Amino acid sequence: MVSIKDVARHAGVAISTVSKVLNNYPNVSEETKIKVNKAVDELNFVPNSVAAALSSKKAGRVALFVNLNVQTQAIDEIDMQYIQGAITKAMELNLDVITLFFSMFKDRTSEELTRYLQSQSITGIIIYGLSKEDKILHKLIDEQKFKCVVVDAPIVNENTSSIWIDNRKAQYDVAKKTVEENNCRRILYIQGKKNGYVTEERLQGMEDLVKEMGLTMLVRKGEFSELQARNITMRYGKNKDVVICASDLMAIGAMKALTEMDIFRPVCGFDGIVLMGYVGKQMNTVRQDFAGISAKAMEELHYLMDGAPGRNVTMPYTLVRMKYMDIIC
Amino acid sequence: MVSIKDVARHAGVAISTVSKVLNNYPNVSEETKIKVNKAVDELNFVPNSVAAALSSKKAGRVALFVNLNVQTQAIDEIDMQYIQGAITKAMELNLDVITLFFSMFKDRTSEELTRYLQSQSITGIIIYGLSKEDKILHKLIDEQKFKCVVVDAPIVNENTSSIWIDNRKAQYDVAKKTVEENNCRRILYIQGKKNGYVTEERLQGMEDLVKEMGLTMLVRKGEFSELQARNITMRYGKNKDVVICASDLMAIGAMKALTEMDIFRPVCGFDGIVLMGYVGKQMNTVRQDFAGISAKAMEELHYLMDGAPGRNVTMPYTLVRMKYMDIIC
DNA sequence: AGTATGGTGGAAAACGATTTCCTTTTTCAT
DNA sequence: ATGAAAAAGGAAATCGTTTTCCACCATACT
Repeated sequence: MVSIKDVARHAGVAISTVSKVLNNYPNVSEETKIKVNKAVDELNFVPNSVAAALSSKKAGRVALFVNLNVQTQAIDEIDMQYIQGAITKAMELNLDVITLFFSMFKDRTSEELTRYLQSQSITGIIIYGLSKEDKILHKLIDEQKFKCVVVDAPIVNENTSSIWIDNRKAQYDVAKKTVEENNCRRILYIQGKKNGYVTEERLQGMEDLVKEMGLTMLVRKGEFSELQARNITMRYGKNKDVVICASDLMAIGAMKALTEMDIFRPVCGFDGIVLMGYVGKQMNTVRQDFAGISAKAMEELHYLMDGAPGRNVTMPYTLVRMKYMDIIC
Repeated sequence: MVSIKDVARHAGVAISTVSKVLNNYPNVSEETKIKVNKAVDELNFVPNSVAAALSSKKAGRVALFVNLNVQTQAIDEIDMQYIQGAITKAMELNLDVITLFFSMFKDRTSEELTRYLQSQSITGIIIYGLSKEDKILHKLIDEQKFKCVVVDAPIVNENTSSIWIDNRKAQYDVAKKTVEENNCRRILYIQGKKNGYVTEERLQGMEDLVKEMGLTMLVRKGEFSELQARNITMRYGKNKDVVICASDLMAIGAMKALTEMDIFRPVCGFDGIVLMGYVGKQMNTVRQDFAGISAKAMEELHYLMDGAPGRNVTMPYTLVRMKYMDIIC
């Protein structure tokens, strides 16, 4: 393997000079830069990122914390898009990524987790789908030993940025559209996870709408579960005009219930997962660009690792009407 | 961060001795081992895997090559289960994993890919869903510069193991079951990707069955595409008794076509993806334990990295009848 | 006693970068 | 022409391991 040493020799300069050129440090003449770059090209030199990570705490390795299946039981593409978006962007930015799952650290303490991350020379992490109950990760964030970006939770400190869509407005928008299209007055709203950060935001959005339009609303907790949403709809759906759900999967559950009861009510979802195209009904939902959000998260992490302070980033969303796709039903 | 140096000092021995204890090398007395382990515990020492990877080519970093979406356009959970199975097992085995996507290296040469992997100190790779057309990865495998496990393709050499289910037998089994249940004689078989390794195996299985039972079979290429399967079924399905598909997603396409034509024919799939539970019909399919297969792949890679020669591993599968899950339709 | 033998433990050289100084050279104002 | 300041480049320490090789000591065998 060709190393920085070979490049230095080939270019007739010192190792440290090569390193300076590679990292765009000042105090290198234009002439030397050209010499070094020529040598780099001729030898097809690629810097060893492991060595870089070892010698410098800055050269970044980042860990992705994915909360597998919690929201939708592995039948959606959300996690995959998160991973893909993050990794692709990381490659652009020359960052090293390792992927971890919440479940791997279930019975570990936060100290153990910290040590593990340090033993991997990890200096930055991205957390997807953090629950309020997850003490370990909250502690990790609070201690600020790592640069951190939290996706879908509003946590910001000097070393932590957060990124999400405006859930409150998105829920308001999609619900308003559905209510107006169907002239509804009595809403059944099925919430997500009790301790999810997005749950509260979305509820706020609903309350905004109810207040503004003078509607009535019954709120029930569906825990992002298809089955629970079905049961709730069975029980309360009949004398409501519309069922609004905080996730597509729960919307599917609601649809099932309505079909079983043989009544029609408009249903409204949230997320825009591909599965929706397969259940054979139309509904309004909020489409999030998960890969894009994740790529942006990686970018934000990069800023943090460069010394920028934590901040809040809001990403755009779009309202869509999932199409009936000629699926068998 | 506490390093091996601290442990050595604390235990009153040399650094090299600590390393020997940690790696279970011989020529260390029981007494010393105990001293060292005590120090390790007391200091909560966790070895830095980055440093280990730098100094030893043996200490393993492995890369996962995931062929995103090719087969089923991101609506199934297969890739996610692959990743999860591999990473979880890697953690057990103390291996470092980075995840990569085929698409990231689309316009790169195999030399560039090799250099990239070496620059990451990667010594082992797992490849999922290799196509016969992928020259770059085939070259990578042939050159044997890395230890490699290929999932779903029968490639074995001194440094390469392969792992898959017995696709020939699985296709035979599931087709036979379907044919017997419905008393069919004329089969429409929709194949997968032209250049997929599993495609040939599964076709063999079908030919075995046709020969054994004296059936007739029309074979068409569906490229694992739902739409193509639909079109093929529209065109040829009418005067056949059954539509057998090399993937669940194509089976869904076939079902759509049959519904559109308003005729009934049994359909049979392959993979057992969760989505099948949402389309509202029953059918036979072959369930693969993707996470388990991937974990096994990681294990095999570990053997290879320990110096074992490449070999072929066959994993079990099960026939299932995907249930109608009270889904709206 | 003198010499193999073999089990133990340590010193030091890698691995491939980054980074801190320090020396040399250049520039420029006086 | 002179001296000070700034720019350029290099030597060497460092990061935390692994691994090779060497030194030591005890035992055993002539």
